[in-house]
Amino acid sequence: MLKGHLDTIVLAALEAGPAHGYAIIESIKRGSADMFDLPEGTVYPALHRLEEAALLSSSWMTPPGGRRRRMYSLTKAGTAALAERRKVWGRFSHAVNALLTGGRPWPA
Amino acid sequence: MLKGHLDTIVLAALEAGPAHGYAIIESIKRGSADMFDLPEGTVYPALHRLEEAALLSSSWMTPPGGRRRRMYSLTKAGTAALAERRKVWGRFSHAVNALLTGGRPWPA
DNA sequence: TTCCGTACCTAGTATAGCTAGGTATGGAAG
DNA sequence: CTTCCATACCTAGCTATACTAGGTACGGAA
Repeated sequence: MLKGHLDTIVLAALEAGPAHGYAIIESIKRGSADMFDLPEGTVYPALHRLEEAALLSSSWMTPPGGRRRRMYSLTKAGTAALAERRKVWGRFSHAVNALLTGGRPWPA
Repeated sequence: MLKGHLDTIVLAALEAGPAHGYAIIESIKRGSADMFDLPEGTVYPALHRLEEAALLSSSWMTPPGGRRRRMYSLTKAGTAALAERRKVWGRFSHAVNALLTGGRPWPA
């Protein structure tokens, strides 16, 4: 399980500019040093969810001599949501780190 | 949603020594600066799951002039699992951080 | 005696993410 | 030329997690 932060990651992947689903999967894989090799069955529904929530918008493109792709871009609300989710992630990871390191000096 | 890291957190809470469910909840709340105020309906089933998986063992105790409590402690397997999960968390959070900071200089 | 804090429990629900399937095209390999 | 792989999209259905919303019960204070 990718632990509820999938949406955050997908939004972040689109921050640099519009992309289509397949490319997003690869970009996440690369950007995480292969830690997150997300199945399509995870990412496509997430994209649909995010579009439904108006955080993304999409349009079909057909590059010359290529297959049709659905290009996604962040909406204004999506950009705002990303900023918010980044903060949430910061607080979340900080809290987990605190709990995992107890009060103790420093774990291996 | 506490995002799949609940078990890790609960195991970590027991690292310092045995405790009962209610105390675990409070310890997690304190240790996370109130970020994780977990409902009992989340924690008790998790404790049962972890005991079922033999990562915890429990026994009923009745402190003098007090109510009965179920005390949980880490088993050997539980200690090992915690070490493993700590590593997983490290890799996971590192990867998410990488994705959220893109390649860009540094986010606010 | 009533209520709050401690202390435990579970049935049912929502949903996230995965599995496992499906469709289709372009290009390379044979 | 046909077969296969990589690209590119999709969905139904499963499972597990975490939550909601209830319930029980005791000790002590008001």
